[in-house]
Amino acid sequence: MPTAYEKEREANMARNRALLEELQLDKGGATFLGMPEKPAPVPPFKKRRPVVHQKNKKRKTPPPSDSGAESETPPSRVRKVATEVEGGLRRSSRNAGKTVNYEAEIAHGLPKIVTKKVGVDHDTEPNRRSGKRAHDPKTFGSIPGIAVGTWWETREDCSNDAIHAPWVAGISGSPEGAYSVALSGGYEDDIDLGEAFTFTGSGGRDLKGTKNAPKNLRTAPQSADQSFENPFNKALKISSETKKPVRVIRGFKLKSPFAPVEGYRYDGLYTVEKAWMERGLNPKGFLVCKFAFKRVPGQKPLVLGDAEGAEAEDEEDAFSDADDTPSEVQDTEDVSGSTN
DNA sequence: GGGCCCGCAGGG
DNA sequence: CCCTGCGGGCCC
Repeated sequence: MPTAYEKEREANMARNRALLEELQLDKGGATFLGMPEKPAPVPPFKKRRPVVHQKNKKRKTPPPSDSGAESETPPSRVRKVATEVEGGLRRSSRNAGKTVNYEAEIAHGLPKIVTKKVGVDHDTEPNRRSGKRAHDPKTFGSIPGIAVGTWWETREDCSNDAIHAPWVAGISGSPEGAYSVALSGGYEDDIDLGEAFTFTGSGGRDLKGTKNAPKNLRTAPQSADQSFENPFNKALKISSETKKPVRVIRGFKLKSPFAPVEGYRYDGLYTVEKAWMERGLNPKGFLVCKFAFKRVPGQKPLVLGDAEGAEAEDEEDAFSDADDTPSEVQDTEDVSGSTN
C-alpha cells in the first residue's frame, strides 16, 4: 500500500526520467559507445568496487626530477589519465598517500608550482597547496590539457587539475553560474542516462549536530528543506539560464552504469537545462533542488562504467580530441572552450 | 563494513 | 576568522 508520499515520489521519478529521455533525444545528444539508434535502455548497474585503501599512508617517493631541467617540467604524478592502463599500471596503483609531505617533495627538487595565476602570490605563499594548480578552476568550460575521460584516484587529485575544485562539495560555482559538479551518489534518486542526468542541490543536511552532541560531519542525511538561496544551488540555477557549460565528473560511488568503478572521471561539459524543486527521497520528504543536465554535443563519447575493453582500445586517442591540448601544462593562459 | 573524526578548499 | 561540503583515513 503506497503512501501518498511514495506515489508522489514515483510520479516525480517518472516525470524526471521522461524529461531526461527527451533531452537525450535532442539533436546532437546521445553518443556513448555502443549506444543503439533508439532511446537508451539503461544497462543494469555494474557492481561497484570500492576504492581499496592502502594501510600504509606513506606516499611513494617521487622519482628524482631530471636534474636541473625542472623549470618547466611538471611533476608527472599530477594527473592520472585513462592511458595509464598501459604497462600494467592500471587503476590498481593504490598508493597515493594522503599525508603529503611537501617539504620532502621540495627537497627532492620537484617543482610544486607549475604556473602562476589563480590569485595566489606564490612568492609570499610558496607552500600554498593550490599553488600546484596549473589552471584556474573558476572558469567556465574545459580546462586546457585535461581531456574528457581523464581519471583520478581522489577528489584531491581532480581538484589539483582544476576540473572540480572542492574536495568534498558537489558543486563549484559563483554568482556567475556553476563551474563544475561531481556526481558521486549522494542522492539515491538522481537518474543518470549518460547524456542527460538529474542532479540534486546541496544544503539541508545536519552537519553540526546539536550543541550537546556536535557532529562535525562533512556529509549527512537530509534533515531540512533545500532552497535556491543556497549559493551553490543558486549558481546552478543561474547556469540553467545562461546555458554556460558545466564540467562534470562522475565518481565511483554513483549508482549508475556510467560511474567509474574506482576514483573519479571527467566526463566533459554539460548544460543545465532545467531547475526545479520537489520532495526528495528522504524519510520526511524534505524539499530538494533538482537540476536536469544535458551533455554538450560533439565531445568524446561517454563510456559505460570503466568499459575495460573500450577504454583500452581508446587509449591511443586519449588526447586526440580537437579541443584537447596535448601537453600537460600550458604556458599561455589560453582557455579554449571557455565562455567566460 | 560502519562509525567517527579530521584536513582542506572555497566563500562570506 | 567563520561556516559549509556527494572525502577519505582510521579504528573498531
